[in-house]
Amino acid sequence: MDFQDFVSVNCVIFGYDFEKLNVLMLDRIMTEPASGKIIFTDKILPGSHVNFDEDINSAAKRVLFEFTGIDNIELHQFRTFGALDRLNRQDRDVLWLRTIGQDPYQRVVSIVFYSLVDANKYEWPIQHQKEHHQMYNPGWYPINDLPKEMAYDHHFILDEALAFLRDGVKYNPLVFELLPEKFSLGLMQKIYETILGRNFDKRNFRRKLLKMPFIVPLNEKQQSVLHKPAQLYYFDRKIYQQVRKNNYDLML
Amino acid sequence: MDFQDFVSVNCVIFGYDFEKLNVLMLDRIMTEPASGKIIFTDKILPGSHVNFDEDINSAAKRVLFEFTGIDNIELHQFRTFGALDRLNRQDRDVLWLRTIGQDPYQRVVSIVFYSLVDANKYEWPIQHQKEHHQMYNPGWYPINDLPKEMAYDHHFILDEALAFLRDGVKYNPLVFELLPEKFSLGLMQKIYETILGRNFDKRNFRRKLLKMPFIVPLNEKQQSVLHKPAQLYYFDRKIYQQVRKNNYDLML
DNA sequence: TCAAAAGTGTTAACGATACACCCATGA
DNA sequence: TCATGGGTGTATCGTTAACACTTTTGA
Repeated sequence: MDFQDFVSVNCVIFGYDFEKLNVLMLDRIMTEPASGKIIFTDKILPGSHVNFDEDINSAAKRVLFEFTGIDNIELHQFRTFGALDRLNRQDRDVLWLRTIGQDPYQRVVSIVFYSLVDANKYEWPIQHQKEHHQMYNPGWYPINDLPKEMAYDHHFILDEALAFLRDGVKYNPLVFELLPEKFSLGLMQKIYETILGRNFDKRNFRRKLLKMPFIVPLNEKQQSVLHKPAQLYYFDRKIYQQVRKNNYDLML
Repeated sequence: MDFQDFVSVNCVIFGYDFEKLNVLMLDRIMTEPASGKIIFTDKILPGSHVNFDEDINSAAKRVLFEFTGIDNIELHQFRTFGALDRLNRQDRDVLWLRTIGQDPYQRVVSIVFYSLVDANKYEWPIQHQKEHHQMYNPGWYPINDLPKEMAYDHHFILDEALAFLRDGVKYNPLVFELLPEKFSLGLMQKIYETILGRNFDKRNFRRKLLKMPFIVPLNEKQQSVLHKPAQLYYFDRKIYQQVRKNNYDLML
């Protein structure tokens, strides 16, 4: 028994596809060892154990990369889940853990991270995704139509993470991780509307954003769109940091 | 090596004493094993390992009780600290861990909880505090005049927890854990001023609070105070829950 | 009668909301 | 010329912020 056996990380990756909000999940496929016949399948959040010699952040990044090929994104720590029975509430989980050679009654504490990304950037399989993880078949599942069957306490974790995201997105610059370099205010509005599940008045929304000094207009407009081309803006991280240091409020 | 060796909890207990904001810390006293001569002393946050058969919450409560005698308070999970070198950045820590028979290069992830309490309720030693922990000598240390020498990454944890408290106190009903059953608005104002480190205009502050439906006036006033006795109020948890469910904003 | 905190009202500036029409583009 | 999303102004309302004096009590 070693450090790796007791501490794990999970990643809740929210992906916005310019239409709806999704979450990234993998397939968990339980097969009969002899015949290969499928006993059950359900969905599972990317996650794995933390190595002895890595920070928990690095572990989260590594695990996400190994399972999905997603690289170079910001992961934010969200919460740690450590209920006694979190791995053995369902028969499926007990069976699964026994089969992969783990004790279902072993304690595992999981540190959960989350992120918000552009779902369209990732279509699986991603090239450099490690071979043996391809079977996990990463995919986007819409928040409004989630798979019913999930491993362990992952449905609970996901629900909590979603609430956290919805709150966080109002006070933190999370959407800029998702927006392209150059974006229109209309796009930004659509993103907020999707994530928060409510609509904003266009004029009021723009007024508000335009007052934020870190949303800076470019000398550039949209090209070859079949409507009036929109003014493009960028997010100035330096100005944001400064404003944040002094002010400490802001955002919607 | 077992679960207990890898996962720990720490508690950052903020105590308001109606004058200033304090944090609860213990003495860490390193003595020469033979002579008993003191090699160094510094301060440490209450913390210990999580037992195999307890939830992380319960572990935090147990640990706090064992070290300080504090019982029956709300502990809120704050963040998990898992940097590789968090236990061996200072010579003191390495020496200490070796002496108590632990490997300074062992990984330990710590789940940190925090709370806000009335410091005057606790004066040490508390009766039912376990015998062998008395040597840790729990005490309140003012936030504005902290001990310089702290164990491990505890100064860092404390700083982060303080920022978290200051933010959280604006959106969560944390101050009601601290306020007596029946309180005046003047007291509430003093508490917010102390925690946030800035002053409010009395009239504006009261107007704001009085609009909150869960702050309910009693048929009762202060007694035998040497000034005009204040109207007393109580915090109605039920109304609060309901308002929160619908509204999801509020507080200062 | 004094000290100490309680309690109170108004104004001005700002932010939030509600609402409807014209504009530029490519197909 | 049409469909599409971009872009704009104003009025109302509620919230915030600034400000000074009177009241009640016990000592």
